[in-house]
Amino acid sequence: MNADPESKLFVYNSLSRKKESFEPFKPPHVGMYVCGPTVYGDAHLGHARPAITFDLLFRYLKHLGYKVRYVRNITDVGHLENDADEGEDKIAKKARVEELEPMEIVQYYTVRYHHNMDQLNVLRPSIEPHASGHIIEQIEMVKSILEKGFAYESQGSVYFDVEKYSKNHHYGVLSGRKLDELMSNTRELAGQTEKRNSADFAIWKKAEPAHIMRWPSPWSDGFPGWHMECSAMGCKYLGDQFDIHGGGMDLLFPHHESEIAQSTIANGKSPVRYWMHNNMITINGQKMGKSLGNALSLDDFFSGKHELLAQAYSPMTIRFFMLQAHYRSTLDFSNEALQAADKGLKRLMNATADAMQLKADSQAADQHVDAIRADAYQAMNDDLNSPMAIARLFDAVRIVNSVKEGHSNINPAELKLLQELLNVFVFEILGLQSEDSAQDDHLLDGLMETIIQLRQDARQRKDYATSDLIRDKLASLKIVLKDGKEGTGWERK
RNA sequence: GGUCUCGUGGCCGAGUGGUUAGGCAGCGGUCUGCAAAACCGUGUACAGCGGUUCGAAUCCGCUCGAGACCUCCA
Repeated sequence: MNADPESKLFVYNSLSRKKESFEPFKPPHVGMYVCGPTVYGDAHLGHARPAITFDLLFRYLKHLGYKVRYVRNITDVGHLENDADEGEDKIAKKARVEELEPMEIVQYYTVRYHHNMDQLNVLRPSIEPHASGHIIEQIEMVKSILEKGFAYESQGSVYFDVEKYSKNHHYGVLSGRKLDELMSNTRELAGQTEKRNSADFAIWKKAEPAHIMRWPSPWSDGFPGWHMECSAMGCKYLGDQFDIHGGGMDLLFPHHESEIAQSTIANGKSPVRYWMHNNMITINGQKMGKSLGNALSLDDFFSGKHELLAQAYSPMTIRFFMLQAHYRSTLDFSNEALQAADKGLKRLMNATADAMQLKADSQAADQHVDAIRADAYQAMNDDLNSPMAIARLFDAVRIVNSVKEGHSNINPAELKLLQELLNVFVFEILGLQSEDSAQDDHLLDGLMETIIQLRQDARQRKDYATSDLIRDKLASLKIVLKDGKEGTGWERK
């Protein structure tokens, strides 16, 4: 199935603050880099949003026929921690507390992150580089910036000279900031004295004695500045200039702004053509934060074991819920909203399965499936408007159900188009998958078949006491019987 | 305080100058022994105040409210 040739992909570029026609540097190849997790704790909702947003983009680009190299980093080297008494490597701190090797922590949470992403049906990136595995590249980049005169060493650390950079470049292109405002608005923080200017940022940081994770460098035993890893690894795997760089809006400044500055000096050109940023998530209208007690992990949602949650929400419910909002809008989580998404998802998935069973009628009138299809593609091409595309899929759902119920007919060509539309969008582009817990359990299937048959017999004898007893007992095991025209089905609640 | 974003019907959430978003809930109906499930039908909303316009949820201004960022946290 090919996309509507009439419409073309447009994406919102944070750099221009406009939707732009997507034109890769070297079609059909697309290079895409997305800021990945810091693996010092379990993945929470905030990790799911960019993962799902850029998974959608990855899937859609591939669907359009592009050959995509998708790089998403694992951040596992040291930076200072905000709420620590004195600066201390996040991973090192946790390691001391738990008496584990830092890389053991990294490994542990990386595996758990992967598991959560698999649950959400987020495709693995093409390359998933670790910052700790690219210390040499980062040091080389620091050297290059020093040689070009845009950084200076101070007490074993190396800082990027923002003021000098600003003479010929615009530090603030991405975030819309002005240097003089940055100078005057910066808070007073410890350690500022090493810097010539408060707007300067570290590209190499000398490690305090307490730091476990440290590497030798020409300047000190230490670790690279936060922004270095993305610049170095993006360049290594995607080149001096690549097509798309993604991440959360919270990373716009200073992280991505600084990446642009570093890479521009080191490589002589602005690194990225399209900067794309997903918006943030709120819970019950409130921002997510550890101090607010609402930083729910993905496992919390999947298990339902958190006081804010009325029930468990499956990975696909979370995924579908996120796709029902545009990626550049804030998204508010609440039990009510998630339950609504859960039901809507079931309706979509059921209809997608039912569509395969429909029978065509060559006499049937036009159902305008091609218009629905074109609108769905147009929505995706308009900066990945998945909520609009999903709305159109529900139009298709209405047709499926109406044919299924015998209220209308569909001709063979349209039925084929309808089946393709639902299959391609639901599974391939949106990345939804069936979560029917009954699948692949032959013993349970057999048992249920027997029980349902016994109840059916009782109902035919009008022995409703027995049939209702069976229904109630199963309900207490969280198994719901669904009586339909063509027999009784069941599902786990 | 500075920069920026947002405020849509009971809930979530698209739309961004003139035509139905969609989902969930509610209501009505079909089906059912009853119920559940499923399915069908159904709502004309756009923070407030002013302005521009033949016409504004959509543009402009102000007010109120919410959020993001403002560097050595990633």
